[in-house]
Amino acid sequence: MSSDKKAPSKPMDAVVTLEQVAQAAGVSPSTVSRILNGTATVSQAKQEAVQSAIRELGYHPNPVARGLAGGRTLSIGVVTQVISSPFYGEALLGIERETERAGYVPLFVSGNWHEDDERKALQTLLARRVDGVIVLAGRLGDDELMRMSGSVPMVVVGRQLQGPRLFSFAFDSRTGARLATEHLIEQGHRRIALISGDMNHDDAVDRHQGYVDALTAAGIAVDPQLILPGDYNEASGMLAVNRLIDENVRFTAIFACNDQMAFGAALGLSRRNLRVPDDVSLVGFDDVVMARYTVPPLTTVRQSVYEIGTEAAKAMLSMLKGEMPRATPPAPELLLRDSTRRISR
Amino acid sequence: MSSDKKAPSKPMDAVVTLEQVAQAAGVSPSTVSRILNGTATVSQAKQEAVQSAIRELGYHPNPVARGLAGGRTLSIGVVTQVISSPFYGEALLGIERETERAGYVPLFVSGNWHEDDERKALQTLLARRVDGVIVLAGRLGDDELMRMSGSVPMVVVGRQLQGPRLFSFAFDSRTGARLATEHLIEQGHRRIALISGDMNHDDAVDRHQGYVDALTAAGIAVDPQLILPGDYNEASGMLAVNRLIDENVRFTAIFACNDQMAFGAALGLSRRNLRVPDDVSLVGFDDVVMARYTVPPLTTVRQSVYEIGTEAAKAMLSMLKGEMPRATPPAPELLLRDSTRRISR
DNA sequence: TTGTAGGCGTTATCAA
DNA sequence: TTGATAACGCCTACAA
Repeated sequence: MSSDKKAPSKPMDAVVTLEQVAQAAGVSPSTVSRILNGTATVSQAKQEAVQSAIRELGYHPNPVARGLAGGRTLSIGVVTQVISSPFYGEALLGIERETERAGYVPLFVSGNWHEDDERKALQTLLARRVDGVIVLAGRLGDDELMRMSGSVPMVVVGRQLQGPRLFSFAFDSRTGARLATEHLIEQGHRRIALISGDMNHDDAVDRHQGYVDALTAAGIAVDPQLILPGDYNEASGMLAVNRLIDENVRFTAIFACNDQMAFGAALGLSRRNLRVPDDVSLVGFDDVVMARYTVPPLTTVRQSVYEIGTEAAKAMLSMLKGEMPRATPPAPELLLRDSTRRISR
Repeated sequence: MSSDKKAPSKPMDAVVTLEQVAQAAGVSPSTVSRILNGTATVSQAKQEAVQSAIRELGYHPNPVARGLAGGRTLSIGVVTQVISSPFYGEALLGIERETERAGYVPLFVSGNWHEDDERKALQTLLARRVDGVIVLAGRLGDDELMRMSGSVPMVVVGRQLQGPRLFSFAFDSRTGARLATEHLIEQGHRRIALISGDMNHDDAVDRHQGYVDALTAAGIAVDPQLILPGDYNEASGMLAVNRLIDENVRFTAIFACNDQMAFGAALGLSRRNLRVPDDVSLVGFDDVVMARYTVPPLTTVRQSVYEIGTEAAKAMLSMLKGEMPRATPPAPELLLRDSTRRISR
């Protein structure tokens, strides 16, 4: 194994307390605490004595005790929907990376797209005395969130809310959707189907609106027949395609409001012997990792969910420092890959 | 916009404490505690008085204080690799669901495929005084894990370890890989390429072995040229295919040691104008959600990562109850979809 | 600059 | 069955 010279006591897990450190260094516990937290200036000599005592004893402060005494748990609650989704997974990764750098630990709890679960999630987080809460989308009412922000600082992603201890920001979904639709229009498409997201979410509404914006600007009438409901999952994308074909709706392109539905749509098309992009052009939204690896790779709107995660975490961290949070959500960007092509008719 | 520098966050809502409940109910704090934990029998009258006080005051026990006093934090640490991977995501979901039912909260920390990070992850978990730790694969040495299990109960997934407070179980990767390879052989394939996983992991070694098992049993020589290194990510699957083709290695089928590499391989093949399954048959491993939605849907070995997660959680929960843990990892199962076909030459 | 003492919300140990 | 009374490990006035 590793070779240590002086074998500085490898206390694998002897639970060393602050008090023991104090004794070893010949100072009082408060002095150790002060050094640990930089709460006050301490003489150079004691500084060193304590530091070396800490090192030799392998002392690690106990966050639980800290939480009790100081009121801070150094943990941040995160209400997500499904921890396993490619979309939320990226966001959580961003949050984890960012919070870790500041010594915080994120607590992930899933809302399962269900209002009650979300409420429960929020409550377990509050019970755990997290220092702050980040809410990713979700179905909880705005007013309810506002109210909860009275008891804990909050960052809400994907909404527009204001409050003294509540900060929110949203990705510009509307512009993103407009870009996607415009691209299809530029390629000559006129019959562009929309597979929309779960309309309980603001972003789904925004994406729908962006689609309408683009069509309207191009002087193309919005045909309700071309607008299919979806729920952001793969299966709904496939279903939408089936319905489109079964009902004999004419279309040459599809804009799916997220990548997962686009994947489902691609499979649905293939099952009906329609090729992407030769027969139908397809655009997604989000740019999850898999979008680069489908056959053909998917043209999509990059949302940098990872970055959204880091932005949310940064905002929370600055709230916790008592600063005004700010966030610069990444600008939407269309990534041209191989799932679209100029119409040839 | 910088503003008030020092406005430290403080929950401003009335936090109800156990003591307040005691007062309201006209009993001592200990009695309330006993009722809460069922530590001892309490008279019916006081039972009710306390219960109603709890309800009326909206009291929720403080897990932080509980952790300090009782030594239990009702939290379980989970060392994963990347929280955002489709694979680990499923496992975490299973763990979350299962632990939640028992009132525990999982703490997810990523190891990032890096031994040092993993060690650090484990340490933050220990510092947080989690009641137990679940380790998903990882690179930490067996001995190190054994040692740590001295200070906290552990469940290790994907290894074979034994210890008084250490329980481990592994999915039968070898059989799974054998099934996949046998299937290709039955379809008439003889030149079957293997894209292996990160050989630092036991399961990668096992899958390699299962491949060899099947070939050997069928009297087919193992050709080193057909064995390509991979790292379980999409890109390495694509790279492997490129290399195979660039080096003019003849092959009619590919067994990728996980789905993600299979996806990469599929894209690589398509870029070289080879069709799946017409020109090349392809099999993956894991059955991540996306495997059902690729074009064509991927034949793969189902591993039910979700179930592995729940099994791990159950094992941990029973350890915490002082019982002997047991786990029945799901049996490997080949899922036939559309990415393979009988060779026609 | 440093130490003392009290408290954070619960659980656990004693008596009663 | 109950209720004081210590811990638990740390932070923070308040003193010195």
